[in-house]
Amino acid sequence: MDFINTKEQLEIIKQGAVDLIGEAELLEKLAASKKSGKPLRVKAGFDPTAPDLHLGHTVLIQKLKEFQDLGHHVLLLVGDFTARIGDPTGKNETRKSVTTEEIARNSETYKEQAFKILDKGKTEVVFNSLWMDKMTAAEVVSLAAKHTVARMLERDDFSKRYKAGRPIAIHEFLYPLVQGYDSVVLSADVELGGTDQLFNLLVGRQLQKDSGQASQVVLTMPLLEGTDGVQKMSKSLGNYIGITEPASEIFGKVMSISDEMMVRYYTLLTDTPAVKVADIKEGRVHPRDAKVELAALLVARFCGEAEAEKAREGFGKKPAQDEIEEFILKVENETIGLATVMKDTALSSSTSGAMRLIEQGAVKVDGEKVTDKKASISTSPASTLIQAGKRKFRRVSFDQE
RNA sequence: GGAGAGGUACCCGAGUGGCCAAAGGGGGCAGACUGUAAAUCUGCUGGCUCAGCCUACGGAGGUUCGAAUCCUCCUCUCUCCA
Repeated sequence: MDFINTKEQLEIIKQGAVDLIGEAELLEKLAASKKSGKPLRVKAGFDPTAPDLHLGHTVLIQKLKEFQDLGHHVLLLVGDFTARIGDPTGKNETRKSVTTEEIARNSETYKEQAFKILDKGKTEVVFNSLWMDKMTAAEVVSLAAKHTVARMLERDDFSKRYKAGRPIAIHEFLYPLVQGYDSVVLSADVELGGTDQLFNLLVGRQLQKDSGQASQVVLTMPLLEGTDGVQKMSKSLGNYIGITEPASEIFGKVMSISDEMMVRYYTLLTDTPAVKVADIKEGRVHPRDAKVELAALLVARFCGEAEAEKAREGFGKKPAQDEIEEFILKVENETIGLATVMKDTALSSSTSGAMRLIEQGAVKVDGEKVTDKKASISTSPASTLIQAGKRKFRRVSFDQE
């Protein structure tokens, strides 16, 4: 394996990253690997509790891919052991403990998605239950003895919760230790994680040192903000772009991010060269065109080139006649309340909501704007086209009883 | 085991007897504008057979003409003490 210059490697590795702990060590490792021709072992863990992956998850994967392009070896660690134990305190809602089957399924989904970006040949998937399941209680206790409560409380998330009087379950203290222990077992040279993982990654360094290994270099990537541009992307916040969503959805959602976010998405989710990203940031490229390109790029990655092209063309157009959802409603009378029809065709979740939309001038029937919230429409025409907002259409036909 | 604090709409969070379908913020939706579904501004944001009615402030009862607000019990969460 031929490696490029270590300095250049470092530049690429650092791009978009937040923390790089052990930069000097990394240079040494890179140099040693170049000399020996042995790739670095780059570890990243993932939690198989979320069945749906979104763009936020791919920030890490993208960085792993960059390591692979530099010739290194990726260890994709599935935290199946930890997932089974569950996280009962989990911030807002009690997280259901995940069954073994769910974990297996989620792991598959994850792999499938990850390999849309990663090079299969340079990736090794490992499950931490492999060694964690075999640990005896005594071994667990001795692992726990390697860290103190005071140091655990240094973790930002723990200290905040502690000060705020929010609960911290004992086993949560074990998570960082288990994660760190994984690094020992795998002899990781580098571990990647989100910025929220910094503490855990550092525990790995300490544990490796304790067991006589060279400490892993720690690299953290930012948590990607969601489509709102403020909070981190997460399914529960509803500001996510799922990578299994339909092409047109992904395209549309990407188009709806702010210009500022677009630059961030470019840096964190694509391997677009820094110079080009700068052009976009400085406005030397028309923001709309840049955004279209970004959207197409991402759709192509998850749905393929053909879908990307289709999404690009379809964007902004009214849905084609045959793409409008059709509904057939059973009716008894000659007329029916418009709001009721809207509810029945899922244009609104309630009749009250439908009436609000009508009052706001968002509703058109066969192209004619309707503003009377109590309007009724005739049930005799073969079909009626109802539009709510700019992009939602329904074709409704009525079946007289 | 003891003492205390708290549980309000999608989320955060005000509200201590009527003016409360409940301030404010966030999110969401819509309208205008545009470069686009960006930015900005404005409006809406419990349900229904919609000028009315019904359901709602952790749960169940009670006091009262009237309760998110007062009382009792239950339940869940947190803190402190042992």
